[in-house]
Amino acid sequence: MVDCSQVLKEYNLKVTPQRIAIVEEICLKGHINIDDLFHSLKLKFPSISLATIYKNIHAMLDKLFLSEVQIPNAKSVYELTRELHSHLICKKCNKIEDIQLDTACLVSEVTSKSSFKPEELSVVFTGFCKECR
Amino acid sequence: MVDCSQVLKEYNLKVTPQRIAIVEEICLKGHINIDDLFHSLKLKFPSISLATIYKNIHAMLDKLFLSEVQIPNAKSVYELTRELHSHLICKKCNKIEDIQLDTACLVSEVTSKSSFKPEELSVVFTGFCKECR
DNA sequence: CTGACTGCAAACGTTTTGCACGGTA
DNA sequence: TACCGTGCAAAACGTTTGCAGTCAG
Repeated sequence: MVDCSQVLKEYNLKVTPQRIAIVEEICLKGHINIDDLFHSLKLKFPSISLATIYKNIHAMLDKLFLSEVQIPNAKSVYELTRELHSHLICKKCNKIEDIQLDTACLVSEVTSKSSFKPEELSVVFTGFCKECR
Repeated sequence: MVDCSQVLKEYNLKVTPQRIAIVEEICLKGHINIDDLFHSLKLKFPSISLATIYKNIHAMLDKLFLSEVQIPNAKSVYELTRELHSHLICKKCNKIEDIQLDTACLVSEVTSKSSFKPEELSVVFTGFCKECR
């Protein structure tokens, strides 16, 4: 398990109980949207404000500590920033899986076919997971 | 040039001047967001309502006649549905280019590495276009 | 002790809805 | 003519902001 307060310090974010809980929840769930995060944290901090969630998520995005994942037809989810990976989203149960794919070939294809200089890449599959297929 | 009213008919959408203009504008621009579409159409139909734009975009998405493209840190854009392709988004000038990439290898990698059954795929690169790099 | 964080309430921008009118088929 | 589409206004959302009080460093 990640030491959440340590991680916050490394990213120059003041350590507060709310922030620790946010990081813990994201670690636990892997990916979470604002609403689910808010409702989970309400259990531990009944008076927590949605504004606090938004402000902290943005602070963590700004520090590149979190990444946003855009989901077709649903709210964005947030995850800890880590090695480039792709997402598999189930259209039935909405579960999000991570998968490591070889995207180097895509990058070189872009470079050879166009004059575009790629920096970031998002690869999202929608379909059906093992349980729902 | 596409015959816009013919295309609307094929998708079982009643042909109205506003709808023709929406399709024409999307053909012309390739990709457009709601706001830009609204402002373009205002020139031709000064009394057009944003509600009309939203209702029609949704009608066309429902018929799978349009596709939505999610853009990191910006509003979604809409394009005519066509063959699977990827998007290159310039972080400086915000231009969106289409590119045909070989994504079959990604699909087979997903299939072999997981039990997920992929159906749709979104591949979006952000970086710098020829002019801005 | 100081500046940053929290929670509240209000403001904001975007999208959706209901309704009366008008236009398409 | 019957139904669907349009435009308007209001409502509903999701997100952001300002502020006063509180807490971390």
